[in-house]
Amino acid sequence: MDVRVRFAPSPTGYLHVGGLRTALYNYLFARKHGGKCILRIEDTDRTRFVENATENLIENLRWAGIEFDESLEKGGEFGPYVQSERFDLYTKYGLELLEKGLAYYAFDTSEELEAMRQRLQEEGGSFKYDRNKMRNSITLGNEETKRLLDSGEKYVIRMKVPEDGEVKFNDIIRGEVTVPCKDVDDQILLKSDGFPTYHLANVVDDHFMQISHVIRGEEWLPSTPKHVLLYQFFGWDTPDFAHLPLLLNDKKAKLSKRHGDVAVEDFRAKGYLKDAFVNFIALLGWNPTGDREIYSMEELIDLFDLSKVNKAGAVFDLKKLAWMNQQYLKELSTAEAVPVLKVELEKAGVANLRDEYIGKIFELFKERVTFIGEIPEMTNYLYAAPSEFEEAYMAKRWKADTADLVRPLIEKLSTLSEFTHDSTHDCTKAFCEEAGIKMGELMHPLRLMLTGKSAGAGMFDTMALIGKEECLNRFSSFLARKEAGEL
RNA sequence: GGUCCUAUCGACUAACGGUUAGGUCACCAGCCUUUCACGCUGGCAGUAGGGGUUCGAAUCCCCUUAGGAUCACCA
Repeated sequence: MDVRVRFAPSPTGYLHVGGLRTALYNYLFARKHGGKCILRIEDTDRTRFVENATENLIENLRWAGIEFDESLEKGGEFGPYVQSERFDLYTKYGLELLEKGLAYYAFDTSEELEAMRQRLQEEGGSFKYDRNKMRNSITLGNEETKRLLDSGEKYVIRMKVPEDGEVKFNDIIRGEVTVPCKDVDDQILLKSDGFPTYHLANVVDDHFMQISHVIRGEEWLPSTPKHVLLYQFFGWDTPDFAHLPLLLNDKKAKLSKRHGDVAVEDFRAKGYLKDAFVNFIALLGWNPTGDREIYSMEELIDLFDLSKVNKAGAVFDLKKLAWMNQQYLKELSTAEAVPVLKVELEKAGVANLRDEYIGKIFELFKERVTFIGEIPEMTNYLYAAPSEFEEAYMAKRWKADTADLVRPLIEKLSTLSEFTHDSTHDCTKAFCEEAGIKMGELMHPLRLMLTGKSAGAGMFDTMALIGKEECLNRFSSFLARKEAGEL
């Protein structure tokens, strides 16, 4: 059988990380088996229309490196790939069920349904539609139904779930799932505005798009029996199902927009690297071996195995994501990093730096940060003399005799014609050997005078970056302020 | 509340009847070192509980407990 899978998001205006994981697994599964991966937009809810939502979805998916074989923009022989353009198809099959006696008209208002649920809740038990007590073609009979229809009364079409028996289906991840028919609700198939609900549209489309495997989030598991029943009603083959474990927040509840970031674009905006993010997401719910963390997309495709995906939900751990990002940041090429860092520097008000200089900054700091965006703040002393000096650092590293110790070294450094890492290093080393002191004793005072903080790149790299003239200025200014008792 | 799903270190996971239950994040210690990081080494820490089945159970079955999802004219 040809593998054909689909990612079928509704255009809500943003791509949820859980959605990205679902799209990714569909993609990996299709590529792994030489099949096709389809993008279908499920926009049957007219009340939730969001401007540019589809474009946003596609853009974020593309960012993540997920390519579709058939989609709205790419086309394909099973289109259209947007449900609102397939309207007639759903109507046709909704009506077919009606004719077969597997669906019925219902005229209940939302108030009546609300009252029904209220009643059912008081009686204890499920909230499913009470077919035999409500206003529908079953209780009303043909004549009254026809009269209501002719008079223009609003109606929906509900599926008629068998009273007895059970629905069984096999889930690749969970194994066999069985639900008694009496617990399956008479789901609305066609809404009063004529649009289909997810359930009908999804089944019809998956059938006509010849989808072989339905890979989706676990939240769909409870409604899968309805879908299976629909396939049976139509006499169609049922695709294989795979319900992915949910992505959880730190309180172990479904990751939702209420608590923190869940949109892919939020993570992009924070500066997460694409490969790191995808790598991290891929390993939420599955790991090919358990003794390795870094995988390229090609390796993920090669190793992917749907049947080994976890059953239990996975907590989305930002700390591990940060670590992952840093791993990729360390390996990022300077050429790729420079444009990004340049923008970050400009945002921080630092402009007019040469690319070569920015490249050096990146190389010196990529192992000290999680995000490129952290670099400007961390390196602020490179662009202007420090205005503040860490008090604890100064107290610890600047003693009464430090000024006298440091002056002759500064004197010596000022004679250097070249001010590079090597020349400043050699000069300082020779000075220390002559004077019989350890380099460590001078490094801290130099760092303090130059940067004002205890953390940063190597001292000689830093001096080379700042440049001779500016270094000497900072030395003398610091010493002067010390003498004047300002520091 | 009904139904369904799930249960290995704090977190992500490996072990698909036989391992001293492994790796990673986080945390702690040490090493490296001119600081901070990176890196390296080590440590802490887990099969929810109870019954079975079996020579042998984290693994299969049952019960309990706990978590989650879902029960819209949303997807």
